[in-house]
Amino acid sequence: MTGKHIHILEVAEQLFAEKGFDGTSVRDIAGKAGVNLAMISYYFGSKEKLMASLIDFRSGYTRGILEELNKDESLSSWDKVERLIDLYVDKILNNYKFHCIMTQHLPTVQSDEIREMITDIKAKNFEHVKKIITEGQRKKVFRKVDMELTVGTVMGTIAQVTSSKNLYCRLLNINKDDEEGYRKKMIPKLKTHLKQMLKAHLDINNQE
Amino acid sequence: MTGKHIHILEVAEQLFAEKGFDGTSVRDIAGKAGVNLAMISYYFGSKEKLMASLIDFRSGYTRGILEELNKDESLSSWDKVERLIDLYVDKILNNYKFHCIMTQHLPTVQSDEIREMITDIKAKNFEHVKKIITEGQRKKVFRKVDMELTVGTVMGTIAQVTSSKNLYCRLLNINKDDEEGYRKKMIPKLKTHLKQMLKAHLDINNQE
DNA sequence: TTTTATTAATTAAACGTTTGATTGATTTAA
DNA sequence: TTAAATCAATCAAACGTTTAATTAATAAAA
Repeated sequence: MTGKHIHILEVAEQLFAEKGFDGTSVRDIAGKAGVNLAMISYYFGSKEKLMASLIDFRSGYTRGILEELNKDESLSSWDKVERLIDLYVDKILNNYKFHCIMTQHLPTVQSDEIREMITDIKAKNFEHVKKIITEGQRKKVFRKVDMELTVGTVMGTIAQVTSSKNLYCRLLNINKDDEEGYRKKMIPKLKTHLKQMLKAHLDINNQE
Repeated sequence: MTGKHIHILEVAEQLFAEKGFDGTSVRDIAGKAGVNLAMISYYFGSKEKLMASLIDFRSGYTRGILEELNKDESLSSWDKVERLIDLYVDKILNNYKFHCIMTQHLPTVQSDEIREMITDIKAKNFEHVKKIITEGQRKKVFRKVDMELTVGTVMGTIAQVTSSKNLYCRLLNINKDDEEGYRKKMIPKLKTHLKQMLKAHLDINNQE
């Protein structure tokens, strides 16, 4: 993977996020990336394989962070939850475009291979979060909760902020083209909200 | 709007949800609906206007439900939250396909008109929910929470269940093609989870 | 070191197919 | 009879991909 490969992937990422996979032509990508049309087939084989390369490229670089978090014996269950939230919010808001592709276009992707790739990544993430919550329950710090949907709530809340960006820009009086301003305002807001909510949701002292 | 119009919209809805707006051709729609290709232009003007018609068609029939809920003076704030959750979960899970289109394809829709349409609907929904929570706070029943993101959590959790259906089918051992089985299992699960979580999140007795 | 052979990278042009939309003829219903 | 509905046929444009030719880079031979 040379720098040129990566440059094409980054351009494709932006276009896919803005216009969708089917809404983006390989000519769009080639044009914006400043490379010849044929280079995309030459480099990646096809448009579909370019997408697979993009997923591979982006999902690779955060791999391992969750493993580390889970291994850390010095952290309390509450600490782990807080760090988890920080991690996810940062990760997703700072990879806004890629996350848009992952969530928005997943159900429309026709390729079984790509769909399985994405589901696998999500399933692996789920297992890590589940481990943290289960440990907290074993330690009698967390109460019994719906495991799948508690994870779904964390993911879904963050996803909502990216997928309904237009709405939140309007509600918070942010210029909808000011990506940086949106991130700056939304990241701490998201972290605070999720921590406050999970604190109430998971606390064993809050009875059913 | 005749029955034939509606039939085409329903077919288009399913295809848009499965393959995306750009991934669906008007020939796909005409073929599956059993009408002549030219009828789509004849009826709706264009593919884009068909999409606008679909949004108008689907978003119309739930309008007014939230207004009613807010007007009901006999309900406590907790009751209203519970009813709100029931309403949203039923509405979205039973209009799974349309909701997929609304959330997944919104950011990729090029037409400003359609984007504004969707954002307007969401903003209106937000105001209704905000009203319920604000009222509960005024009555000293709910604590202070992040208004925008609390609504975002409810919406996001439900959206997550529809957009990551593949993942949840795997986690819950449901055949991923069994739409009905998924709904049957997920609707009560979602309602219980959201109620439990919001109960903890909003309760004024759960201090920061 | 220079020349030659081989591979890799890049290009413009063209491929066949599909796209959204429209036409003008034909059928149906009022 | 007249207007609306439906049809097959057609359009130009855009699509993803491939081609054949050319340039740049590398390796082998002199």
